[in-house]
Formats: sequence, C-alpha cells, structure tokens
Amino acid sequence: MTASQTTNSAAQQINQRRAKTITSIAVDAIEDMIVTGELLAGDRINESTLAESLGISRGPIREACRSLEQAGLLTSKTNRGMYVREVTLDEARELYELRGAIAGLAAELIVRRAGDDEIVSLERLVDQMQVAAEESSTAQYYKLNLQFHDDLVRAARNNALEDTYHKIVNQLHLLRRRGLVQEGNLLISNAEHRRVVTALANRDAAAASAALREHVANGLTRLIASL
Amino acid sequence: MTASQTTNSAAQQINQRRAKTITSIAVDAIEDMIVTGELLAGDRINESTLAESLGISRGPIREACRSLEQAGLLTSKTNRGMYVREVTLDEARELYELRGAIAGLAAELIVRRAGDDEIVSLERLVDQMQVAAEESSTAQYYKLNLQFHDDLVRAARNNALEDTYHKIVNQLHLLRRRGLVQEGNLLISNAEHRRVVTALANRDAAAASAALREHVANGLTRLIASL
DNA sequence: CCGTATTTGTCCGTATGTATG
DNA sequence: ACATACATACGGACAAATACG
Repeated sequence: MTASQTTNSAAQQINQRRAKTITSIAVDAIEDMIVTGELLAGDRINESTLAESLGISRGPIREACRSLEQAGLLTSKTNRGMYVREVTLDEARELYELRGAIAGLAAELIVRRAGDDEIVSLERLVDQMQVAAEESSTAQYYKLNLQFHDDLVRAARNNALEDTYHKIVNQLHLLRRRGLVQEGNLLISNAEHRRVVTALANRDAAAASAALREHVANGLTRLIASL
Repeated sequence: MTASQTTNSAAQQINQRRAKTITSIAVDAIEDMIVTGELLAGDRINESTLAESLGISRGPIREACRSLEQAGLLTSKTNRGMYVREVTLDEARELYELRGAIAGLAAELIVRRAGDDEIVSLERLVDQMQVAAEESSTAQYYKLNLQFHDDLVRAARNNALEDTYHKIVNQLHLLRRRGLVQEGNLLISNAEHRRVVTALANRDAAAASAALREHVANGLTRLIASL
C-alpha cells in the first residue's frame, strides 16, 4: 500500500508479458525518452530520479546506461554521471562518411546475394515514396524512407553490417539541431533511391554501390544546407 | 585481517594510481582475461566468483559486462548469465566484409587528409615488417602489423571509423580457432602492405582503397586456409 | 574559500525466479 | 518432482566527489 502501488507502471509489465529483464526495459525507456525528445542532447541522467519514476532500482538503470554508452547514445563523466550524447556537426560528418562506406558495401552484397523478390520489394517502396513526395507528405515519406534503408541493409545479409549501420543512424539522431528530411528535397532524394534500385535490379554492383554512397553523401550535404 | 587482506589486488590499485572506477578496472580485467586466453570463447562468467577474485562487488562486474556485451565481446542469455562470445566462421566472414569496406574508406580518407609524414611513417613500418618477415620473426611481425593497422585507421582522422574498426578487430580475436598471422604468408602479406602505402604515397585514393580492401579480403582467405 | 546538499560509485544482505541435474 | 546453483533485482547504507550557496 505504499508508493509501490502508484509508481510501478514499468515493474508491472514484467509480471504480465514475456519476462523482459528490468535492464532491457530501462534501455528501451531511455531510448524512448531520447527519441521522443523527453531527454535532449546534453541532458544529465539522474539515476535516483529515473529509477523512481520507472519504479525500479538504481542497479538496472546503471547497467542500461553502460549499454547505451557503448552504443554511442550516452557519454559518462566519472563522478558526474551519464549524459545524453551531443553529436557535433563534425562528428555527424564522420558518421556520414562511415555510413556511406557501409551502405556501399551493402549495395555490393545485395547484388551478390539478394533475391529478385527483395529487390522488387525495394522498388515498390520507392514507388510509394514517389507518391508521398509528390503529395509532399513529409511524415509518410520519412517513415517509408526509414523502412527502405532498413530493408536495404537487411537484404545484405550481414548482421555485423546491419548492427553497425543502425548504431550509426541512432547516433545521427542526436545531432544537436536535428534536421529531418527536408521538404523541398523529397523528389531529389527519391530520384537517388530510384538510381540505387535500378542498379540493383541490373545487378550492377559498382553502380549500385556508387549510387548509394552518393545518396548518403548528398544526405549530409542536405543536412548541412538545412542548418 | 579477513580475506580482504589477501584478495584486494585490484581494489588497492584505485587507492594508489589515478582513481579509475572499479567498473573500468573490471572491463580491463575481463578484456585481459579474454586476450590472454584465461577466458575462452563460450565460457560463462560467474559474477560472484569473478567479483571475489578481483576483490570487488558484483555491481561493477555487471556494469562491465553490459559494456562488453555491446562491444560484441560477451553475449548475455537471460537468467543464464554472460558468456564470452563465440565467433563462428560465418560471423568472421561478415566481420571481414565490414572491415574491408571500412579499411577502404580509411584509405580514401588518408589520401585526402593525412600528411606526408604520416604516410612516410607507415612506409617505415612496412620496411620493419619486411625485415621481420625475412627473419620469420612471427611475433615481431604480428606486433608491427597491429601497429600498422592502428596507425592506418588513426591517420584517416575519423573517430567513428576508428572505434568501429577496433570493435571489429576485437571481435575477430574471438574466432573459435584463432589463427594468427600464418608463418609462410608474412612476405605475401607485407607485399600487400607495400602496395597500399605506395598508392597512399602517390595519393591515389582508388588504388589505395582497392589494395587495402584486397589485403583484408586476402586476410580472410588466409584465415580460412589455416583452419 | 568554506560548509552543505546532492549525486555518483560502491558494497552488502537478501529475496525471488529460473535453469540444471 | 526436487534441490541446488545462479542470475536478477531490490533496498539500505556510506564514502567520496561534485555542485551550490
């Protein structure tokens, strides 16, 4: 009948659904707070406060933070706590460079390994994005764009690549002034997508790789232009 | 006068040297045990035992393990504990693919950004490796080889790239049957190094990138051949 | 610059659930 | 089915570092 009845929203979940560990719940919760903007880049994470608000103890919070630190979403300052990472423009440039090389590799691997159906599925996504772009449905385009790139790296059938790619994208979300896909560039961006999938359909590894690397590089250019 | 006097080797260090956190000591200790072979791929980490042997409590051990899990050196099975990761041959192939793309990018960046002195320094390392290879000094070659690749990625001046590269190399150390540099291939391997630094010195990004990617790909081939 | 409050880093005891033989 | 071992998590405690007035 104490506070445990009013503040155990997270703790209760583990009794209901599949028993996720409290630590993994904490990881998800912190990631969520970052994505939703509840936690902003540079913010400090107060262990006690967060633990209480999630209805859990400090142990799992600390474990979750260590995990997110290695994932590049948090940084730790000894005796000062964990902070939401701030990604500078220079760091974003580095991340984009790396992302480009990885995407280029993904394109090469897709040409070698993916089935025609997977490539057709990517083409369909580009078609849908085209509709969204012409209607200037930014939110819809953004959502489809995320799925396009997710499907793309998955089709490369390389888990190390997939994991690394997603870590990079997650870190890019922490850029201080977060520029989403820019309104006026949807058609340009999707034209680049089209070039990629066309090269993939032609099983032209060099062209697909170059087109995708260029698309990523142009993404950085568009990002910088929007700041 | 209890056990605290005999088993606190690690705990004492923090009173002497610069105050590293216990967690970071635990990370280093576990990494060390993996590198030295004290912990083998597939081994489980017993929290209590390890904590006692390090003279610390279980909290920092768990935090360290979460960190190493994200780094790819440990895997966690819920309610069963942390295990030293086993890298299969398929996973090694994936890691080599990714490493190749990253190394290729590094070569391109070096051509664009590194000073002549850095490239000269890399050439000197190749010279030293040549001596070691001709003398069949495997240990010496191995050491120089590590430094060569470290210096290489550092010269690319991209921290995200550097971190990711090192994570990959660390994971490759966990391949079940760990093949070091093969005796008979030292000269061949170093000839590939030579091609890389020559292309770098010529500021030929395409050639340097291709040569380095090929070197990594050949490394996988040599690894497979040695199994 | 000092005293106080806050927070991290760490330890310990304990309870609970899950996997293993 | 049972007992054991262990991971998971909690809660309280405290020193030390840091932030604050």
